[in-house]
Amino acid sequence: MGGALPLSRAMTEKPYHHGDLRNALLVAGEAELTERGIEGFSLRSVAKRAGVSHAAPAHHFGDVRGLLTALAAEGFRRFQASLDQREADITDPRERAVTAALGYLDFAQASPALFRLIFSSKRPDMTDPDLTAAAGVAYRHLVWLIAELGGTDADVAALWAMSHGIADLAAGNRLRIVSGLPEAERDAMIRGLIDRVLPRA
Amino acid sequence: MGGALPLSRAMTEKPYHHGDLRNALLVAGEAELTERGIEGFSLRSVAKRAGVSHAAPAHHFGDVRGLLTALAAEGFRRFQASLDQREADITDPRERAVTAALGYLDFAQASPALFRLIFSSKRPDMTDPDLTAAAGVAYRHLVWLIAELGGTDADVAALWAMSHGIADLAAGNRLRIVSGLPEAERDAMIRGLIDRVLPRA
DNA sequence: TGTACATCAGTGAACGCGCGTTCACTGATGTAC
DNA sequence: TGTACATCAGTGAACGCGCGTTCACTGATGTAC
Repeated sequence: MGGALPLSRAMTEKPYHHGDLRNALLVAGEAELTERGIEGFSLRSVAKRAGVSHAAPAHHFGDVRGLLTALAAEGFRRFQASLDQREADITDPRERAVTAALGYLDFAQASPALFRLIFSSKRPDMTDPDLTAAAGVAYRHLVWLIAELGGTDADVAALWAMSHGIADLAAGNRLRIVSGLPEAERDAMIRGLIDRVLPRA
Repeated sequence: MGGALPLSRAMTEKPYHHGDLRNALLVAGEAELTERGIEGFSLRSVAKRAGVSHAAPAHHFGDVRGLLTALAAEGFRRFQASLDQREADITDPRERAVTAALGYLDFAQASPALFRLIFSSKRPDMTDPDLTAAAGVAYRHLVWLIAELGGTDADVAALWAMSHGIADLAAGNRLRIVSGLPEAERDAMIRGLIDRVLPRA
């Protein structure tokens, strides 16, 4: 083979304009959350992860709170997607509710930092329209699951509290009964727990 | 009345030695957690709250992690005390278990930051003997409650997850069904939820 | 198609701040004799 | 009871660091004509 061809500028140097920096910052922000937690989250570190100057994020998110708010909104959408994925193709209402709890747990285990950001942190701006909309979708889905079962407000609370308790304890690695089991057994265990709280058939 | 008597040094100036700084720092640390959250917690700020130079805490706790670890151990003891207070004088095992959940919720609502420190934060040193001992007491109490009912491991998980889910959602002010109700109705609501997860009588 | 110009999305230096930790010190207390 | 001395529990200055934000700038892109 001949010698290496001179590579074009586009292939060797990064362009002045990123092209998709907003998304790149969200990806970097999630990695930051995972590695350093909400407590250690810093805008400068996220910018470094994305390979961009530390002042660049301001053009897309304003300030650090804006970025955390956008991450939380994205977190809620991913949370809902995790439930949807589990529920796909399931038509029986009771089975749907049980399965939603498994999706809840999946999300908490796969993205514990994002889970904490959306459910426990005060740093995102909870009045942000995009964030409240994303959270609203998730909450209404939960209500709908119970409505399909002919349940009450108390049933909504029961399903939510049990699902959330399992997921939050798992996110903190506190439930040996969940984190120490192979997936099939884990799922069976969760099914049993959720079954206790659903309205009687 | 005559003129003011000259006050003794002990009454006007604070002594060089505090006398009970360790406890004072724990109290100040809790106030710091409450006001600024785990995310904003700083050793210098705690020292200022306690009216002491910022280097003083090192003599008692080593570093900031040491202080957070001591706060978490104290948090577990207070958590257990909250359960004990509710359970006092109750002898029926089923009623004890239900009541423990109310104590769990009391603690989460009264001290949400401490609640998050002990159940969700990675900052305390979870291998610290004093901390693991305090956490162990709480966990064994939970197991004992269920054992009294003749329950299984799954029953322990069910009671814990439900109690924890209610408490964590309440700590984040996410459960309208809990935070918006007068205490008596709130308690009745929680009783109903816990009753669903306990082993059948 | 070409050109002028406005707008957008980056850069990097600079700011002031609060942080954790270290250090030499000093005042107070406790103890051995 | 008195004295010497060790130990303990504070102080305050100093360190280096990473942070969020602002700012004047510049390179790239989009648009009007």
